[in-house]
Amino acid sequence: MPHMTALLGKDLNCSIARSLEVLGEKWTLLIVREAFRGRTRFSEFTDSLGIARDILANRLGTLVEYGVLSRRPYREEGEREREEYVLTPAGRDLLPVMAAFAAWGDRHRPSESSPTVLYENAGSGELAELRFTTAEGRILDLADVGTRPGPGTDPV
Amino acid sequence: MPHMTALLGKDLNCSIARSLEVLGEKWTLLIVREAFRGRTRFSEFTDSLGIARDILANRLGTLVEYGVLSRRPYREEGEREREEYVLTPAGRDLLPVMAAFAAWGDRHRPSESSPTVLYENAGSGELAELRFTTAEGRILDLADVGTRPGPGTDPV
DNA sequence: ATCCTGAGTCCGAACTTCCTACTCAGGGGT
DNA sequence: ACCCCTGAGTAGGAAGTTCGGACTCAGGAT
Repeated sequence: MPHMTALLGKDLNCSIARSLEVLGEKWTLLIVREAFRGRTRFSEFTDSLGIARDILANRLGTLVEYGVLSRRPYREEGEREREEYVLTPAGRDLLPVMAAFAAWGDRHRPSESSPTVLYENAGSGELAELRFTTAEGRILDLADVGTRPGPGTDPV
Repeated sequence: MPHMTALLGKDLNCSIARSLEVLGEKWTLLIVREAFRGRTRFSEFTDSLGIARDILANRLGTLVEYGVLSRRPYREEGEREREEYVLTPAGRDLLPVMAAFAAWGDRHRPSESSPTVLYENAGSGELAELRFTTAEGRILDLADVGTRPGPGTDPV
């Protein structure tokens, strides 16, 4: 069972491609979304997503393997011990990915009930949004943001 | 050829799921990444990604269909007219998605050559980063950001 | 001892992706 | 006019994934 993700597009020098190696398979990001919604158990994931159990077992395995989720034993009142899956710090660092997808979907594929999730400063309850900012915190308009080659670029 | 994307997880009330319907298939986000890198032509995409031509044709078609790319005719010196694929405004709005994946990959799956792309204010060249901010522009630490149900949540 | 349940595994059918070969629309060369 | 060339596909079969249902296994409950 070598598991061997397919090395998409040979370009492992790209951090987007490296992220997609972990997160880019069907269902993976929806599993992560459910984890952010507080689901932890195998049956919670199958019930909320309708994913086949073998695929779920496989995806949970790779997410654990890559440190997005961790397995943790739990025991329910009068049940035997089982494992649940909780977001690690690396998993919680996917919040911007979730927020970016959600913002794009809200803007460009709206449904009747548009934003289902908002972000806030957990301490104060102030609303928060994912934006590009300068180092000093000035919010930039997305249209003004450009890219430039970083230090890790191949010097070809 | 009904094209019928699989309605992942029945939950179309989720903007993440709706985004993934367009963007979640294998190769799609790498094609978008290449589009941000300035590629526009069929052969540029096959050359840089190594994707099979039939899959590329299919993905470009759905990206056009959903308004992420648009087809535009071009004519090279002494060649016949062909079509190229350029990001629409909706496509350019995927920059936060790209940046979020890139940041996660840089942090959690680093390679020797870590950040290959940086973001900047296109006018001034000041560095920019994708962060959660309050309405007034105070940058929040990711660990302090939480979620709350938005107005579009099912009132169940 | 037997039943029950959550969490899997197994397996064959259905669907995707991959790879190679073919097509098609012009433009250029002769 | 005819043939060759190239970019951009399409076609078709092999290989790889996903799906859904049946099976397993480890306890605890009865």
